[in-house]
Amino acid sequence: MVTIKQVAQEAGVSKSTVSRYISQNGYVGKEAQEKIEKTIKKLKFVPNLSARSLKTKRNQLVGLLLPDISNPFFPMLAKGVEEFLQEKGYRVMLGNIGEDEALEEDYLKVLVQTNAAGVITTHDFSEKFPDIDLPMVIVDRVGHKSNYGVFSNNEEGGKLAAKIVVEAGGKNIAVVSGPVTAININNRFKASVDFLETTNVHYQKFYSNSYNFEDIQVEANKLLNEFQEVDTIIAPSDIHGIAFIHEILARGKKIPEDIQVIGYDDILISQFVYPALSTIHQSAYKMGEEAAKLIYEIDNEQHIEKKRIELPIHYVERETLRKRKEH
Amino acid sequence: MVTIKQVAQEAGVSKSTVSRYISQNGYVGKEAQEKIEKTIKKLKFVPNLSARSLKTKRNQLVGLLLPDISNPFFPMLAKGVEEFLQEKGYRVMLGNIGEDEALEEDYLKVLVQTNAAGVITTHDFSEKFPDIDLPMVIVDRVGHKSNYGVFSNNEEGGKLAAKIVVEAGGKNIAVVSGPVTAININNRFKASVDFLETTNVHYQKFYSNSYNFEDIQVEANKLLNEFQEVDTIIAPSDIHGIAFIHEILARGKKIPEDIQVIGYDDILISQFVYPALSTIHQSAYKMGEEAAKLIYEIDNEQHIEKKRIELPIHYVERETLRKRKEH
DNA sequence: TTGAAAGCGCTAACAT
DNA sequence: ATGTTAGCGCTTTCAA
Repeated sequence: MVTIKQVAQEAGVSKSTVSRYISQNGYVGKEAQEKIEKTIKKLKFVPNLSARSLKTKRNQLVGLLLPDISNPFFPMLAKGVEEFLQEKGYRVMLGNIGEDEALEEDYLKVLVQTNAAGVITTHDFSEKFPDIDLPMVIVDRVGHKSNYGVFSNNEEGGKLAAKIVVEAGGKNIAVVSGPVTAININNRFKASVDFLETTNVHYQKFYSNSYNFEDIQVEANKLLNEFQEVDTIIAPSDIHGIAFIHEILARGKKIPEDIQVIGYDDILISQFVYPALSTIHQSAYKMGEEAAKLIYEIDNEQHIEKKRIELPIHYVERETLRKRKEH
Repeated sequence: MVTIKQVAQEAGVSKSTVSRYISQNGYVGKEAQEKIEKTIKKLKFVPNLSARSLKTKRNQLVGLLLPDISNPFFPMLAKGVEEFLQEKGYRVMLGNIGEDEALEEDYLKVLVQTNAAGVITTHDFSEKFPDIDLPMVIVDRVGHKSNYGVFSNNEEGGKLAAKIVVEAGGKNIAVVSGPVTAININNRFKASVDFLETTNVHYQKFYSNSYNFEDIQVEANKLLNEFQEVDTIIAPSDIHGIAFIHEILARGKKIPEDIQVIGYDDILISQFVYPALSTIHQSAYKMGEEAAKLIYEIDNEQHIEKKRIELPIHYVERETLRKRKEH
């Protein structure tokens, strides 16, 4: 391993000068610069980050703690985080923690052990682990108490889904809520229901507790059996939407003629399926990007305009909703 | 920040004893153990990993370099890597490097800078960056020259796809190859073609250069126009398979009655779509897990039975292929 | 503009 | 079974 000392000797300068050069911090003369640059290349020197971090108590590393990386929403979020931070010279440590709090604590510990710049997570741990001192930004599932957060406008999204579906002529609507751990899903569910209350359209509430296909399949069949007249389904996520499509078509019904479906998220695959899923778009990528930006700004003590960032949502028309009347 | 020194003082022992205790390396008496344990809890001490890594020149960190985390195959692989390593007390650093070699080099540098235990990647960099000294295991896209690798039996998979499709009565088969950068996809494409050559079934080759929906859509329409009699499509991936389903159904054809489709990968969503995609299963999770295990074994100088691990594939019957004749 | 020196928090050889 | 000591590779005052 080549060290700063060897570079210094070879270049005929002191360690400090080399240090100033590589961390671009302090004066270093033109001549020295050139010599150092040359020998760094020659010796293929790369500074040891552990040593640097030990000394400076900083580390350009941020943790990304996700409930389930195999849920298509989160890889896109991860991509947003990674691409922003990579650009700034930071790295991301990935933790797939499910709902396991012990695991979460392990990861948080490691992050403080390494002087990480911060953590991006879907779960606010500040009450559970108040001793952990680490800049934190919550993404997606942001409650009212969280200081830093990035989330999309779930109230607006839930309302919009209901509104659009009514405009498309839904008369017997099933509103489906997702797993209860996710506050964002509950918020939009409530917003949909609230909107429906202001109309004279008939609706029924249903609950899903899983992202697993077999589970959703069972739930979907229950819904379809219990609510025979259903002509519209508001799904809590695109995954659910796609599974509902499957069950509806399997029963020989037509989409959107017999039953229309609206999803939520606009994951990549939604455009691929048939019929392509009409859905409320929220940008997981942007969410990750904004969260990463916040961490970056905190770490560099920059002025932060907004600690809680609400992202817009919009409707994406595809093939699972009937045409809306103009108005 | 609480240090080992403070713990030592508070517990009335020396730094070394505390060090021995926390790294479970060397003797420490029963009494001392108890005192140390107590004060660690009391002071909420967590050892500084930068300092440890600086001293030991080791770091329980492994890099995971992926071409595109938003492609559903890779999150599952990442999950396999993460869950195995997390269990062993290692962490994973995620890099989404696309096909960008400069970015790849940056990540590799950081990994050596931090004394990482190794790197799991889809791209063998040993020829491009021969100076980088880092245990490496290649996943998925494993060439003949790579030392450590985990991959599935693409030849068998390609052959199996073709065989099954013929058994299901395919008479006019379109074999589609995926993006050329992926050696695995090319291998199974070739295997499919080779098998088809041994039959007297008519087939045509097609090429896809993208995982993007609009692109595949264009390619699919070209295929469907150029090869009017097509009754079977062998897709290079499930993503492609799902997109093909979309285009076929959009043309008012029936699946599998008019045209049958077989995918490759068995990504999560394939069971959700309608009709559910029949496909060749390969386990991205297992692939990640085995790769992580290899890195772990290398890092701990354990005996390694097989440096190149070939994973089995199997056919998953769902709804996009016609029933095969018994035989 | 540069160098000397101290020290970050930890481990490990050695001595006791 | 435990303590002393040196030092990992870097940064950062401080003095020159």
